[in-house]
Amino acid sequence: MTAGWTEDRVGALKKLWLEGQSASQIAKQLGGGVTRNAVIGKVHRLGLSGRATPSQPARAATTFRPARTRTTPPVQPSAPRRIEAAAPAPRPVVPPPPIAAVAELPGTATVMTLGAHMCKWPIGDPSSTEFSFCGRRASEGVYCVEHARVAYQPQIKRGGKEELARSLRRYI
DNA sequence: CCCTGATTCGC
DNA sequence: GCGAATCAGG
Repeated sequence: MTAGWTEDRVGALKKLWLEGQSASQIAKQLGGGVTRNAVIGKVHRLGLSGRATPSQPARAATTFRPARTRTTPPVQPSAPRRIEAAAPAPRPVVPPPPIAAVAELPGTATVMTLGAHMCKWPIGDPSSTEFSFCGRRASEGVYCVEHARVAYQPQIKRGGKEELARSLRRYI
């Protein structure tokens, strides 16, 4: 039995993923012979990668991966399937804490209606029923222009917690 | 060795 | 589109 991704399952996947559940945990909860690889694969296909709520571990994409090369026969020298892979595309590692730090209007998207090209900036408590997403057109990465500015902060001036708190405070 | 997500690529 | 295999890291 191949577990097709029904809307129900996709919805559950989105919910759990954005709640901060790990891929393996989600796979276990979904059951039906779904592996964590399947979950991760689906997450990426949905454009949900780079979630805003990291789990317990801080292990995301810490460093750039040159990607794997299993048994790649030298097909053709000039066959770049992914141009982006060559460039160190700046990706948001961890956005500011969304919980209790969002003083914006409620998002227009819910976990069920959130599309692949909608801003995935979380608004509110993920465990709350009022939890929503910005939902505007995703411009830069998974966020809209406005939120991309926050997520893609080039760097935060070092100076300890005080500086960090001050930096984040500019957006709340 | 446990875990995490990311990516590629055959299907 | 799907996901196993693989990679890279904590």
